[in-house]
Amino acid sequence: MARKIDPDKRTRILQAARKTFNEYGVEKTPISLIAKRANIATGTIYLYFKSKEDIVKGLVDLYMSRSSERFIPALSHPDVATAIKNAVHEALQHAGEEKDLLRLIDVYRSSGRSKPTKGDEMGLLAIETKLNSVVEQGIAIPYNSRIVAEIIGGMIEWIAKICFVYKVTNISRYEKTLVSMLQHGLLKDFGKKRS
Amino acid sequence: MARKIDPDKRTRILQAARKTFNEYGVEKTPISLIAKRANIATGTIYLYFKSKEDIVKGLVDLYMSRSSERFIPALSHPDVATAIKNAVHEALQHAGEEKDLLRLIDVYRSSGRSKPTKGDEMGLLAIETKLNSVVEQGIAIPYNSRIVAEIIGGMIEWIAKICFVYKVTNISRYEKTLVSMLQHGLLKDFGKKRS
Amino acid sequence: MARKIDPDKRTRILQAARKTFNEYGVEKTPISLIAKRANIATGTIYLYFKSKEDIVKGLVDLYMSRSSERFIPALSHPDVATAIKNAVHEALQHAGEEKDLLRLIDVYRSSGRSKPTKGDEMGLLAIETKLNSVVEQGIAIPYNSRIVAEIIGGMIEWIAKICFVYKVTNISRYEKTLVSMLQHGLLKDFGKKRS
Amino acid sequence: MARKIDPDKRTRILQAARKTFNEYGVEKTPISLIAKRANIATGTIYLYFKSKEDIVKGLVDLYMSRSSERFIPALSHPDVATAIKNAVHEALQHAGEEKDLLRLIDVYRSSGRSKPTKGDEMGLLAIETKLNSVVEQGIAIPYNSRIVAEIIGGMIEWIAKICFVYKVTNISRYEKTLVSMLQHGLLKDFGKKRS
DNA sequence: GATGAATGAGTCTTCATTCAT
DNA sequence: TATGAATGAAGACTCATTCAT
Repeated sequence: MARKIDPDKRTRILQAARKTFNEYGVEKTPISLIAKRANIATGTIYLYFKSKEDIVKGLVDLYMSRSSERFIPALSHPDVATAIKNAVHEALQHAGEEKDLLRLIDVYRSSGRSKPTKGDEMGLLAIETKLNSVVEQGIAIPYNSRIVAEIIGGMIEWIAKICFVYKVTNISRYEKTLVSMLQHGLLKDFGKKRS
Repeated sequence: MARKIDPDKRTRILQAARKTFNEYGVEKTPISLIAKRANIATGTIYLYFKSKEDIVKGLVDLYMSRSSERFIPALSHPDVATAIKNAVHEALQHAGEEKDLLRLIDVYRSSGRSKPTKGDEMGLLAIETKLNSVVEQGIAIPYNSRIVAEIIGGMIEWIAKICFVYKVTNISRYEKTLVSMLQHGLLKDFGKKRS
Repeated sequence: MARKIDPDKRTRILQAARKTFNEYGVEKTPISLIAKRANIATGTIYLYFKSKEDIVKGLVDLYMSRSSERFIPALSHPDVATAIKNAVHEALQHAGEEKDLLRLIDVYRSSGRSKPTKGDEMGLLAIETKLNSVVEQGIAIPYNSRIVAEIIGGMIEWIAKICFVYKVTNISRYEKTLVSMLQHGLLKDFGKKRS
Repeated sequence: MARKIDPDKRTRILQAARKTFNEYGVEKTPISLIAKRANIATGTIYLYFKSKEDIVKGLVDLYMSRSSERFIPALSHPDVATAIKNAVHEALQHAGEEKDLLRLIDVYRSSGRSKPTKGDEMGLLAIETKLNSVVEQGIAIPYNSRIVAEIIGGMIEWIAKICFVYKVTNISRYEKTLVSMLQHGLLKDFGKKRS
C-alpha cells in the first residue's frame, strides 16, 4: 500500500496559511510559501484544497465554527435579556481574539462564490431556536426567527469589522448599544420594566 | 486626481467600468477593456483614476451617494416610526436597483484599504442628526447616535447583500422585520402604543 | 521494461491511453487518468512503460505493425502493378480505420527521439524484398530498394495524414494518383503497355 | 502619440526564437529567454505573437516561403526532366541549409492545428501550374495536378526529414532515386528514351 | 508486483502601470 | 491632454515521476 493520508496535514496547512495571510495578505501570499511553512511540497496542498480560495474558505469556516462554539452556550442563560447580552459579548470577544480570521471574511465574500459556511449555519440555527422558544413563552415579539437570526448575525459581524478591522475603535460602546437595541427590539416589555 | 479637464470623461470611464465589472467581474476586467469601451486610450484612464482599485472606489462612492440621496429625504417624515420605515424602504429599494454596485462593496472592502466613502458619511450623518433630534424630543431611547447610525447602516447593507447578492431571497420579509426591530429597538413606547 | 508479469495489463494501458489521448490530446492527458481508466494505480503504469512518451511510442508501434500486417499480404499478388495497387489500398484503408493512432505519429516525431519502430521496419523490409525480386525479374527499374521502400512508406503516411488528419479530404483520388505514379515510376514498361 | 510600432521587432523575435529553439528545443525554451535575446520585455512578445505555438508557426512559414523561393525558379527550366531534377535539388539543398527550421515542422504539426502555410501554398501552386502546362504539351501523364503537387511536396519534406533529422543519412542517393521515380512516374516516354 | 500519496520543478500568460511621443 | 506600445513582475496550478509501504 501507499503512504497513509495524514489527517493532521490539513490542519497544518490551515495554520500555516493563517499565519502567512496575516503577515502578507491573501493576495500577496504565494501557495508555495504556505507549503514551505507547513513543511510539505507545494503540490501536496492541492491534495487537501482545491485552490487558494478554498483555503480561505477553510479558514472562514474555522472562524464561524469557533464563534458559534463560543456564543451558543451563552444563549442558554434563563434570563433572555442576559442571554442576549452574554451571547453578543462572547461573539464579539471571539471576533477580537481572531481578528485575523475576521478579516478574511471580506476576501471570501468578494470571491463571489460565498455560501454560508457550516459553522455559520450552526450559529444561526441556535439563535433561531432560542428565539422560537422565547416567542413561545410570550416574552418576545414574534418575528420570523430565521430572518432575525440572520440580521443579528450580520450586526455582530458588522460591528466586529468596524471595531477590529475598519476603524479599530473601542468595542464596548458598540456592544452596549447593540445589546440594548436588541433587547428593546426583540423583547416585549423590556422597555417598560426598566425605563 | 479626479477631474483633470473633461469631467464627462470620468463619468464615461465609470460607466464603462460598471458595465464591464458586472459582465466579467472586477478581477477579470482589464483596464484596457474599460478604456476601449469608454472610447479612450488605456493611459488616459490614469489621468482620472489612480488605479483600478480607485475605479472600484469611485463606483462604491457612487452607490453610497445615490443611496443617501434616496433615503435621507424619507427621514424627514414627521412621524418617526414612519420615517424609519420609509428610509429603510428607500435604501433597500435602491440597493435592489443597483445590485451590481452593491456587489462591488465586498471587493472594495477586501482590498483592505477601505475607508468610509463620502456618500456613506453623508448618509450616516443624516441618520445621526435625525436620531439626535428624536432623542431630544424624548421619543427615542438615548444611545450614542453615531454608533446607532453605523449599526443601522450596516444592517441595511447586510440585508441588501443577503437578499440581492448572497441568497437572492425575497426582500419584503427582511424589510418588515428590520423595520419593526428598529422601531421597537429605538423608540421608547413603540411597543405600548400598538401592541 | 515491457512485460513484467501481466501481459494483458500492458494492453489495457495502451487501450486506455489510446482512448484518452484521442479524447483530450496527448498533452492534456494525465497519466493518472490513463491509470484510472485501466483500473490500475498510477505507479503501476511505470512498471510497463518508461514514460508517457513511451506509451505514445507503444501506440505508434501498434499502428505500424497493424499497417504492415494489412499491406504485406497484398504485396504477394503475382501481377506487380496489382500488387502495388492492392498494397497501397490496404495501407490507406487501415490508416483511415485507425486515424486516431495516425495522429500520434506527429506527436511521437516531435519528441525528437523518433526511431523507426519495429512494425515500420517489418513493412519496409517487405517492400524492399518485393522490389528486389521484381527488379531481378527485369520488370522494374533498378533503384536502391531500401530507399524506394522508405519513400513509398513516406508517401503513404503523407497521403493518409493529408486525407485523414490535416485536410480530411476524400482519399480515392489521392490513392489513384499515387498508385499510378508508383506504377509508372517503378515499372519498366508500364507506360508502353497501356498508353 | 504613443511609440511607433517597430516593424522589425517581429523579425528579431523570430530570429531569437529560432536560435533558442535550436539550442534547447521548443519545449524547453521559455518565452522569457526568447525575449531576453531579442532585447525586449517578455510581454512584448505577445504583442506580436498570440502564443509560443504561434512563434513556431511563424518559423515554419518562414521555412516554407524560403523553400518555395528556392525551387520555384528551378521549375522554369525548358526541359521538364531537368526542371524536376533541379527543383528537387534546390528544395533538398535548402532543407539541408535550414534543418533547424525543418525540425520545427513536426512540432507544428503535432499541435494539431496545422494548416498549410502561405509559403507552402505558393510552392504547391507553382508545381501545380508547371504540371498543368506540361500535361497540356502532351509530355506528362495527365493526373490531377494539385494532388500530384501535394504528393511531391510531401515526398520532398519526407526525404529531407529522413536525411537531415531522423537518420542523418547522405542525401544524394535519396535525391537521385526520388528524381528518377518522379521522371518515370510523371513523364510519358521518359522510360523509352533512355532505357 | 502494486499502490497512490507525495513531490516540486517549471512557465506561459496576463495586465496594471508607465512613459516616450 | 492624450496616446497605446512597452514593460516585467508575479504565481497558481499541473502532472510526470518517485518511493515508502
